[in-house]
Amino acid sequence: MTPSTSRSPNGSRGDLFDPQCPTRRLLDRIGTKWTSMAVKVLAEASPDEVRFAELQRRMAGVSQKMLSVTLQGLTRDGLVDRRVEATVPPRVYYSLTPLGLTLDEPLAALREWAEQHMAEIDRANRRSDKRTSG
Amino acid sequence: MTPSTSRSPNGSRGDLFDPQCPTRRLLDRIGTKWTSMAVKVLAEASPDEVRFAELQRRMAGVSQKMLSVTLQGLTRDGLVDRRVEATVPPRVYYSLTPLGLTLDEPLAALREWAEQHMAEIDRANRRSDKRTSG
DNA sequence: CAGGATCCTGTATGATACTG
DNA sequence: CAGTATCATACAGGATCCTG
Repeated sequence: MTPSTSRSPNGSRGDLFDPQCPTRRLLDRIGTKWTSMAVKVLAEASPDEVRFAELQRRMAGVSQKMLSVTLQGLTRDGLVDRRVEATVPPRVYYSLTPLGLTLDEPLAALREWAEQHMAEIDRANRRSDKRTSG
Repeated sequence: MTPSTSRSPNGSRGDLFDPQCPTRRLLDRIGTKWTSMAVKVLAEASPDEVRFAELQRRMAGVSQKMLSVTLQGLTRDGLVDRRVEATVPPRVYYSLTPLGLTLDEPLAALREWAEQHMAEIDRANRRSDKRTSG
């Protein structure tokens, strides 16, 4: 990140062209591989339901490390709540905070767009492929 | 996300996380550094207005190479239209396709969320920092 | 069970130089 | 003007082993 070394000379409102702009930073977050999937899974679960291993099961393909890193990032951002039951062995429950729940709304819009239009994007890609290879 | 499809295009490698998931692929796209910014700039411009150099000016910090790569990706996906005027020197105009315009809607929702809630995320981060360093 | 520590790799990004 | 080609690099992501 941090494309430029100096601050934007104009405006400096939360503008997309400012390296510090909120949208840039939000996209950096949800653009990481597992973040949006975690948000979705947590949004669809009840707060007392999902522990670490269960989350890993529901997020097919995620490694232990990346699940940990993802959840730490979300927790740091105040989007996810981490609740530890001090038992042996320990149980750690993850859930969305109210803030995290509000993030799921625009993400859901994005998911919906993806499901509705990805086939069209695939067609466009195939057209481009034909042009290139043919 | 959409764990339904279990088809493997290559016939093997069953442990790959669903490569067909539309949301995953969409996020891979808009998660790249300059894509969403390009979409926003193009969404706010008129089709006959924006050429390569102008686009680079409006997207502060983008390199020639990455702007080219970004636009090629968007064009391949059918989200951006590339129109060449065969003059000397050439003029190349970029604009969103109708499909690209529809993508700007959920992206705008994301931008709005970012502007409304990024300050709260910053506060959450500072709280975590205090806990860690203190 | 729920992670932390380490090592390694692919790839997105960037700087620079060149071209039709 | 609108790109390509080449080289270099930082970092996200993953595999594996270790621990309270």
